[in-house]
Amino acid sequence: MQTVTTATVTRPLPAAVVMMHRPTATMPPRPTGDGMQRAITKGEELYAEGDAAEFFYKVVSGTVRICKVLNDGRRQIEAFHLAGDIFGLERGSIHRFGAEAVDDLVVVVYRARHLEVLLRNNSELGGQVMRSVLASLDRARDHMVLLGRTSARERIASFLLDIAGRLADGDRFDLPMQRADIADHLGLTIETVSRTLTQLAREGLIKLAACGRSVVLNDRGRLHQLEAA
Amino acid sequence: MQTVTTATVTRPLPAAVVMMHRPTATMPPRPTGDGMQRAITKGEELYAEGDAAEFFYKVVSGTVRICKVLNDGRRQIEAFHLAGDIFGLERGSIHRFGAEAVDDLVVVVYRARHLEVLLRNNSELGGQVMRSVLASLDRARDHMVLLGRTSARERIASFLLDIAGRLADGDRFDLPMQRADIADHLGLTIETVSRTLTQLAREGLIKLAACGRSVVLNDRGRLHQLEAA
DNA sequence: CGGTCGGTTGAGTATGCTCAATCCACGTGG
DNA sequence: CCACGTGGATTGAGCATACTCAACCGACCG
Repeated sequence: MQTVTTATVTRPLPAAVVMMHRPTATMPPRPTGDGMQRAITKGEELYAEGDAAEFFYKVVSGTVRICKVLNDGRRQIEAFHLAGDIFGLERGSIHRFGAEAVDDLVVVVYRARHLEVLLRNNSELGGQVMRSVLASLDRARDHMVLLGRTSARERIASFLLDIAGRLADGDRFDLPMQRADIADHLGLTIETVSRTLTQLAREGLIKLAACGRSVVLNDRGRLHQLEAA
Repeated sequence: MQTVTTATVTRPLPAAVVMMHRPTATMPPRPTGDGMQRAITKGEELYAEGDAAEFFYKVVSGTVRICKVLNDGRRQIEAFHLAGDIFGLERGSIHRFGAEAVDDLVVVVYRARHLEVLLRNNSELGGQVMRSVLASLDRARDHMVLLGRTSARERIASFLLDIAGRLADGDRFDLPMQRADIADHLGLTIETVSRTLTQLAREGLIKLAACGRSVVLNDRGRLHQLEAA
């Protein structure tokens, strides 16, 4: 695999590429030759906005944030991707958003130009990709409603339920990302995120532990009510 | 074509269906049998949130708004679709957002279950669909940045440039939708939309005519500067 | 032990919202 | 032809939600 560099000189170097002769067990036999695993350490950039979109990815473990930074530093995190999610597929030849590792991360890498072949072959991966694109679109639409029309409380409640649904076993889970990431995902400031979480904890809807990453949902019912529908 | 009703009894009846033995000239010969044109009058619902997603559509002329209404009446317009745009394709079997005619509208109707066939056949329409889904995703992502991280001025400037790019011939165009639609698309109130437009007009960036629908972009440069990037 | 990073909390403020009045274009009926 | 009603747009005044700026806290690490 050749280097993917295109954009600035200053951004972190691509993380080490780990060759594996077979992707994870969750992946059926692939018709094409690509599918290497790659490990990225917390905070590293997988690709930057503007990079050539040579590859797309599937999360094996860890968390990715997809983001755009405006000229004056404002940032919007379009989505977080967790184990099993596919991301990085683009319409054009460059990435319109950047992808960064929220925590330590392992992904499978696929060559983007094989996409059309995959679709035509009616391969399992091809179907997976089409479904995942439509899933991304669904998520994006719901998130637009959240960003355009809901209060801070509603956003936080919605976010907690979303993350819980994706990685909680029962009612407990650890947030993989820090407050700034949550804020930039929900269109809020870190202060508002912090205050709102504290507020929900005071009211007994959730429980927050020491460092603020561990969350217990005490009252899914009321949280769900808070969520606008 | 059989009726598409699934949801409420109260919503407007499906508009008249006009059979044509051939879609518009912009469409290459289709491998499948569907592709009827349908005319919808201003304000009518093409499908509601929750309706079975039997069909997807392509705009021939007019404007569509894709929207979700929350239980308490708050509304978010996910997108406007203009001539040439494809919309209404869903991941699941129901529409997660409703579609309504902003003005008088003509669309071509395609049967959704043919989609997989289209993709496998490597037909032109299949490619068009995949590209249009990815285009919708790009739009959705950009719109999330707008909703999450920009000011009212930036939103309005961005919106005007977007619409102009899609239907202006030169620097003049007529907004197909009313203030309430713009507000619900940009996550603002009608009052803020109105004030901001008036403000931009006062500053000479744009010119607004009589009923407020006709817009002239006097200074694309400064508008583009206003747009966050 | 000091520094840094992430998180929380407080005080004051600003942007955009709410509520309300007014305006204007247009269609309808007397 | 004009009075009237209606729907959409504009404008004003006051307010609320979330932001800004700032201090502080606690954990972790060198």
